[in-house]
Amino acid sequence: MPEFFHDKKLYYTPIEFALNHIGGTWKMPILWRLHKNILRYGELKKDIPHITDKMLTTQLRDLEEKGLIERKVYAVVPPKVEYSITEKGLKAIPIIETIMKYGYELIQEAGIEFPPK
Amino acid sequence: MPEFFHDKKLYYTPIEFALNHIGGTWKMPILWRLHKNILRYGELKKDIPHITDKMLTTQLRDLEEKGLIERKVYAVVPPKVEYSITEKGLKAIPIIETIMKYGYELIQEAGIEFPPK
DNA sequence: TATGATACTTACTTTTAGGAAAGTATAAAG
DNA sequence: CTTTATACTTTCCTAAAAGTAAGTATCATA
Repeated sequence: MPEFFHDKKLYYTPIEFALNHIGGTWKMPILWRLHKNILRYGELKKDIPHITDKMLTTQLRDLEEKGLIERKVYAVVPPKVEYSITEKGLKAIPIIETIMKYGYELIQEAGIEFPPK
Repeated sequence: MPEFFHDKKLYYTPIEFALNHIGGTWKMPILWRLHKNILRYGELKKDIPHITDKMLTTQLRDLEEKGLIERKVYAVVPPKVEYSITEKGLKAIPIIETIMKYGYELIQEAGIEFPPK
């Protein structure tokens, strides 16, 4: 049986495992931005349309736990926290790019208007 | 605002649109098998561990509606139905391969035992 | 007359992802 | 002594995805 447990979850395929790391609505948009710049919480929030505080925080925590990003807290008031991508996170970037391009292709095929980049 | 409606659904990014086509637990496993062989319903079911009738049917219907696969019914009893991948579906294969490979990498990094291919 | 083979459908329940809205902590500035 | 700035946390709620279990149709064969 090609299946396995990890971190209290059962996976059937490597695909599932991959999507657990970079799937969902928000993880790729976050990683994509962090591979271009180190960003503060508030900057990420402004940059990613529609994301809520809850989603931003939970996804950042999740990505950190998986080792794809790093969180750096400055001991100042008001708080300052910077997020950056890790070596491990960088490995996801080509995959994200591939998926993004495929998405653009599908959008074009479907004849949908969409601002390029 | 880089967002768009399509087929009664709102998408924020091309990534979301792409994952609507090939995302979820079952679509990639199905497409992957069909790019290697034309398969009957029962063959797919045997070949994909854990998939239920409900999931197999709904995903096949969805993939057909999106134009990624084709359904061919033979007028015989008991029923015979063959599924094959389309030109459009073939365009997803390199993306699936990329994600699969990434999944394998993550599995290795995590030190998980997993049968290769 | 019952059984088997195939490809489903239907109804129901559980699980997971995502979203809305409000609240919290700290210290400086007005 | 109230407001501002920042990065959250918490509770509650909805919707979507997935799973369970049983049922259906047709005809040939035993």
